[in-house]
Amino acid sequence: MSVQLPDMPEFTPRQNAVLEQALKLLVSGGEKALTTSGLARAANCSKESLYKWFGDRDGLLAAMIAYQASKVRTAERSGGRLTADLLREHLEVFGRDLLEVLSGDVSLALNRLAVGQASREGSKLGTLLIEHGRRQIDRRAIGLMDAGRRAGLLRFEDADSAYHTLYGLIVSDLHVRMLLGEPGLKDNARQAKKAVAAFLVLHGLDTNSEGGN
Amino acid sequence: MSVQLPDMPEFTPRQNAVLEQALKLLVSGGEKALTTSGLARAANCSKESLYKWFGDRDGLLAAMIAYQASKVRTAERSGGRLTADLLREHLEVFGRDLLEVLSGDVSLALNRLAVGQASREGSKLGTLLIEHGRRQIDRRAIGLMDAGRRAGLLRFEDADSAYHTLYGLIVSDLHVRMLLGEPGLKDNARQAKKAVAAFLVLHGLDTNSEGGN
DNA sequence: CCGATAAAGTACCGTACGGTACGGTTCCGC
DNA sequence: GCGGAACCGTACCGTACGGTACTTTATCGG
Repeated sequence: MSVQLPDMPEFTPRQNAVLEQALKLLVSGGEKALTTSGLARAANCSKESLYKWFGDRDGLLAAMIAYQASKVRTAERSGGRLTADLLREHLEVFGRDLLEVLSGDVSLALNRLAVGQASREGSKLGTLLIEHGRRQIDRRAIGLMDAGRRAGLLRFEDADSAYHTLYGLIVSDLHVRMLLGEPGLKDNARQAKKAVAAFLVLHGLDTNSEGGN
Repeated sequence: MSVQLPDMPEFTPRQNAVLEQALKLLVSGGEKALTTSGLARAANCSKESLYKWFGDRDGLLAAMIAYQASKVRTAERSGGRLTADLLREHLEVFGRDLLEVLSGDVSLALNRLAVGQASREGSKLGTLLIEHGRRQIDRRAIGLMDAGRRAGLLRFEDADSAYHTLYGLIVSDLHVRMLLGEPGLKDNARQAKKAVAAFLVLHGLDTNSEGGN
């Protein structure tokens, strides 16, 4: 037996192209539009190949999540000295990136898919999404937290708890509203700025340059 | 044409019983378990009646949301003088109630249903859920905000914005995680306490009795 | 040049669902 | 007692999907 090695890109280029088309179908019309026949037709492949590659429909869905996660790479910026303004800037960039990711149509489609599957027992899709899709951005935020504390710019007891506070301030109920189909999206930059300002009031050490809009 | 009057309970008792059974099916097995045949069998009614009462399947889903919303009644506590400790207490109760509602199995099932339907055009289910399900609790929170400001205990420019901050602090990503099927739920009371403490740091006027765990 | 492997395309099968139609039963107004 | 309305139970229909089998085509090692 051969386990998936990290250098083995999990799928062949052909399979990646099929998964890309699957994501396109999912984004365009939701889960109902993602049928095996439709995907085979759209991707110019045979249903038999789909079942040979991914096992069954659930395997295809899991492969789509893994494929999408493999595409996302966070910048993981981590330069030298960290000043208060630099930390604020990094936090705001993080907030904008987070909102951008969450409001992306592929992300929304995959989250809707996983939420829809969450009722069935043994879904694993939700866990997969949380693990693959969030770990990257979570690690980036936790890194930012720790760097801020090490530089004497942030104070908190638990980095994870502080991160959840930041997350809540940034996202609030926007994610669920978007998942429910609400189109009107507030300005990401403005929302991130506000959230970071509040976060720094809670967990920052200096109070200068406060009250930005 | 006859509009729905508030005293007209929207549905007959028999229909309410059927909707109750429909919610039960939805909670137990997700959307896939909610078939017209299955509901007719479980509720001892005929499919023909279902279609006569609710039009089609979407009408049934909308009726389920309306029915569930009609059951939820927030206490809308609003006594006399408001002190700092009383405001904090009310806010914490609100936070606990909010988390309790969001983590309820019926709420989760309906939200999953609406999210799953959100991809299809003309869903209206998501809007319905937000309107019917959230308006009550939102109004209660906004009322609390305004009362706090009128009593000189809170400061903010926009009550809606302040409420969203409170919401984010309380809920963070818990709602989405639960929608995705994550079972482990933190302690509601502890989470509410923490969130309210942070909220009062941001928008409260006095800083005494701070730092409770 | 040849055998083999992979994959496309198509046809097929079983099932299950949404929606409709029909016969039988209960209940209510008259 | 009677006619009709509401409703239950069941059978039925068309469709569409997940999954499988088969035929044909292409690619590639020897």
